[in-house]
Amino acid sequence: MNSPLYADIIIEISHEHLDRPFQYIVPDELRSVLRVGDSVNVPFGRSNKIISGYCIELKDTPDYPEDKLKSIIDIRTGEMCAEGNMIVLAWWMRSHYGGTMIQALKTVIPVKKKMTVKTHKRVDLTVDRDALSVVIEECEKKHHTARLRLLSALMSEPTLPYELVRDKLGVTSPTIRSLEDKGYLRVTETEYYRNPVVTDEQAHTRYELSSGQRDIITTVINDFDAARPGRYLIHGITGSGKTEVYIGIADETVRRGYQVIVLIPEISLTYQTLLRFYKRFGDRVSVVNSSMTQGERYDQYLRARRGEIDVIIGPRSALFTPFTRLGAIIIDEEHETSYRSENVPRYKAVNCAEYIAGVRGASLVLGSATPSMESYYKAVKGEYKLFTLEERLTGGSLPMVHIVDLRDELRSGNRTIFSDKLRELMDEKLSRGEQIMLFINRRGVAGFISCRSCGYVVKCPHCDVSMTEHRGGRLVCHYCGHTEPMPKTCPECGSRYIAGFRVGTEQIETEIARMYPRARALRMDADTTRERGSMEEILRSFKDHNADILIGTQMIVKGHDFPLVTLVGILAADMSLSVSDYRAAERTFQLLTQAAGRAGRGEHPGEVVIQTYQPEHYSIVTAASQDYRAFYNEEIEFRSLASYPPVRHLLEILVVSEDEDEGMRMAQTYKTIADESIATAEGQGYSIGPAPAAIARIRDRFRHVLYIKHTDMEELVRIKDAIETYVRNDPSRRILTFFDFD
DNA sequence: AGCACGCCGACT
DNA sequence: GTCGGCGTGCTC
Repeated sequence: MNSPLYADIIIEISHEHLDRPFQYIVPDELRSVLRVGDSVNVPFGRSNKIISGYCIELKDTPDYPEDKLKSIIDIRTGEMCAEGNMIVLAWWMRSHYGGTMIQALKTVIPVKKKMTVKTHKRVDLTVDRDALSVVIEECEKKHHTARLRLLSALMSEPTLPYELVRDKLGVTSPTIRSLEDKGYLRVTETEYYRNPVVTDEQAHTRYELSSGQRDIITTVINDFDAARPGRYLIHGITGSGKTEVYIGIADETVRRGYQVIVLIPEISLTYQTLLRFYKRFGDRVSVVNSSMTQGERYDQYLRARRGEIDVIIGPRSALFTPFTRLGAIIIDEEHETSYRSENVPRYKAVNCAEYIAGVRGASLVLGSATPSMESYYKAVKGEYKLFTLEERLTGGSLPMVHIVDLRDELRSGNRTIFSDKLRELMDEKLSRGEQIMLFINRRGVAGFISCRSCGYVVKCPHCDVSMTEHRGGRLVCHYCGHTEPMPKTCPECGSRYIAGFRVGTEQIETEIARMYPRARALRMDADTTRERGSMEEILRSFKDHNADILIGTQMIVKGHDFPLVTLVGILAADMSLSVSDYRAAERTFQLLTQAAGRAGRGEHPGEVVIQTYQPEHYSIVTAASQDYRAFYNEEIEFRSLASYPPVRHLLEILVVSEDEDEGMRMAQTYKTIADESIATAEGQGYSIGPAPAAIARIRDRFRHVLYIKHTDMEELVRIKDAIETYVRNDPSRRILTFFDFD
């Protein structure tokens, strides 16, 4: 008789009080089958309600009074089960990004949706052409028209989809079967996986690589061969050939028998990029698309696990592809915001990738034209190997950039949204039949109040965020609720041109129609792209030169080559600078650089007009000169002075309580725990607060925040763990605690 | 989270 | 004397 077996189960209820393993007895009949990662049904609670959960550990001694243990009911068959390393990954994610273990498990393990195995029938010719022509002649004589249609189709194309034969050629299944019995053809049924492109020939087209490109590939692969897989950052301007480098690294890694994950930002999956991967890897590459259903994603997951593919390309969730021999993780446009998860656990793909690559011994390759401060900082410190690609291989020269001071425009009497310089250039380009893109940056800046004379922005005196205009001419702070009347004149310079900045894409469109009645304009924003596929349609239409001007929000600056665009107008470059977030300058720089990069991709040189109220701001000046390094130096100085990431890491602890004093006392206790931990550790750190949160009370619960800043992220994780343990042992569970990093 | 248990008031 | 209100505490 075996010794009894026990299993630690994470219950599928997302609540922090239940976010720990519960132990169950493994019944005899499940002994040999139950594995770590399996999804099981267990009785839970006083009423023994049946709840599902995941087995995260098996052991042969109980660590809970045995008479209180219940038994596992059964294994949920057909559910996806996770390997041990996925559970370790979920554990790491939970401790770094918060949330419960079950939430972490669910992001790492794909859910299996009712899987209807899609099959694909096809008709194959089984005899050679000469034999076939004999049969065809025979059919002609006998007036077997249906057979004739099918056989002559097979003459030109030896493989045909079954549906085509049945629907388009109108051949019924008895006819097909009789031909099959005679041995002329064969009907085969295969499981198929949805791939956007089917290639029959894997032309190993080798691109001519520059020495810079080859250098990167060689370094990465040599490190990998020497069993020292490294972490790399490729800083390469648009058009410098990063994709070829990715393909080269992936190719070499695959040749060595390893698999590769390639992450791309959600929308930038361009057809050309894809095609290049297909050409190299054929059926061994798989693409996960954000519009794919869960069943389709699951297909890809299974293929990966069965070892049927070598390369997966997809958005951040592709990071959790269960490859058995992972050799490299490549992240394109590493700075993109779509690499941060919106829901719990709010993980950052780049950090997770770094962790996964470390654990699995894979190379990590990041690439960007405008690297995030975090990654570049690591590169400067030597944690990443930095490569720079400065050559523009795709042709086209850097655009000429004009900065226009909007305050001067007002002073000289121009009250429209177009500066004189921009109008002049628009006239010129339109008369030459070239295309124009107008870009308005509206992210998070709905209706703030600014002075058009001096650029002053009305901010809340308590929260330092922009005030929003409400009906009845009052200004309201969306954080603390502070209100004040709308000022008549600017408090800074006395000008009366102070008003809500409500320029949107529609206004620009109307203005364009008035100014250039004969120009064809397209508008692309959240309103016009609500329907699926309409974004691609607008972009295609613009590319086909069905319009002269494309007006849009940030979504027009990503990807896409428009060779006929010779002018890009950025109407209010500093709008994103008004957002109260320490990343505001970084975002502005990235957006401007990308937008400017849209001009002059073809033969004609491009021009860019940046309109701004803050022409001297470094994020605008450096974006205009396309000087990333200069921007980085200024910005890191600011981050360093203000102790912001990446120079220091930030842990926010939110304490929610019904009793105000009790909450404050608890926050104070946490501070003591944190301070003790900081004092005993290496490196520098300090705590700020506790203080009432920006929103001090929600639904009669008081909120206090405590900030801990530290140079070492892992130290912050340790502090968080220490506080979590304290919370767990606290008998009065009346206070909720939440953590948030950076 | 979700459910049972329990200690109070208002009712047949 | 009983029904049901929700507050309290526990779940392997």
